[in-house]
Amino acid sequence: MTTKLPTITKLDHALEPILRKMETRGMQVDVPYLENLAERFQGEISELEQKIYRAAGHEFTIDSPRQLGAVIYDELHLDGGEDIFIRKTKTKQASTAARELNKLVDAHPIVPLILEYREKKKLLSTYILTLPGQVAEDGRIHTTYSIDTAAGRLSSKNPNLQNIPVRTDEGKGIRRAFVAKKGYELLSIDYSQIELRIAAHFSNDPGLIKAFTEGDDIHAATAKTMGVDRRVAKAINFGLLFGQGTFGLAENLHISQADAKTFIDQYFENFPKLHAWMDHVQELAHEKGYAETLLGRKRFLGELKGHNAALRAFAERVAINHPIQGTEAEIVSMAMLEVDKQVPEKTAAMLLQVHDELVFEIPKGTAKKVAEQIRPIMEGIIKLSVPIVTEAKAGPNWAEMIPLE
DNA sequence: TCAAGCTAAACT
DNA sequence: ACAAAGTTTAGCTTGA
Repeated sequence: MTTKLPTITKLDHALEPILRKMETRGMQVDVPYLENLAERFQGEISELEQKIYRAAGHEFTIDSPRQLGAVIYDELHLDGGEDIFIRKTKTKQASTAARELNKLVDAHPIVPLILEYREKKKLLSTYILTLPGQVAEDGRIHTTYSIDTAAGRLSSKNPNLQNIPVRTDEGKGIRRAFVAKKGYELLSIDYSQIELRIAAHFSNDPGLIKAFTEGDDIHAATAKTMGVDRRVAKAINFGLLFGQGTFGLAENLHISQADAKTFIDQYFENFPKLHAWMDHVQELAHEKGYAETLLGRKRFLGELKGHNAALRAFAERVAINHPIQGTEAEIVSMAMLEVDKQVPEKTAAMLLQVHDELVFEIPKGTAKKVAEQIRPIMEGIIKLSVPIVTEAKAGPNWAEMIPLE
């Protein structure tokens, strides 16, 4: 394909009718299954509640961070010991977020109970109980997409179908409720490591390009180049997309800031042009007052000239992230346009876009053939200095999908 | 009683 | 003091 690139205005404009089609089509949801799930979760949550009250010595509103904090930090005096620091919230209270509670899991039996309660309660209230009420007459859920985010990504609301659980087994149980209609199956195709590939392309870093050309596991490849563990390389690869510093990496890997700095220095020694590109976009943002994507979507960053160090640092991270995240959105949008143009609805009905993933409803048994038609469109929509790769999987619902070939 | 702000958590 | 980008949703708290 790689014809001429559209302007962002034209791209956004052309995408609108496709989004409206996707919204109108909707996606089928297995309501009885969710109702059954609801009963199970209700029961498990009630039991957890009782255990938590017993562990605390009294009843309280577990959903209230304030009351929960009082129980954990004031009554039980949990602090995790020596060099454990519990973050404070904006209002100076000790945070009860999962990342903090995780530091206290071994300190008292109430902590793991709370974490389990929180996970189940979130899934129950946000998804299991709510989704059935959002199912229309046609048995399908119709989200609403917008393109008004800072970097040009889509957002989805009423309900948000871009944050349906997937990470845990419990979460996958909810995703399983999203099904294909009778005689059809779901086909999901996602871009593999698209943001890192964009960073490789923009920076033209030979090490990063080599890593992408060599194998299918980018984290292993960068780890090999650096001579560190795969999980370290993976953490840095992700972190760099957000402009993460030593503090963030140290927290993430549970290592000292000094060690984190060593890893980051080592990373940039191996990928010097990536480092240079990051410096370059920051300088450019400073000069021009904005950062921009491949197609020129601008994000204005007046804070770069301000005197507030925290805001300035934030804007500097955005200057790096915006071109990456925004260009990802543009590539996916262009692919959606081209797929819509080339693939008839009866062959593959596009239902969802989840940033780097497209979900289609297709006649049963056609997955292999349809994927062979769509994947080249997605992979060839633009030419970068590294290959663009997609992965396809298919199945009866959004949770139980088998990779194709 | 309602709205706005805060906290937490789900996803990429 | 801050520390990792972008979203939406739910429940609690607080103040009008």
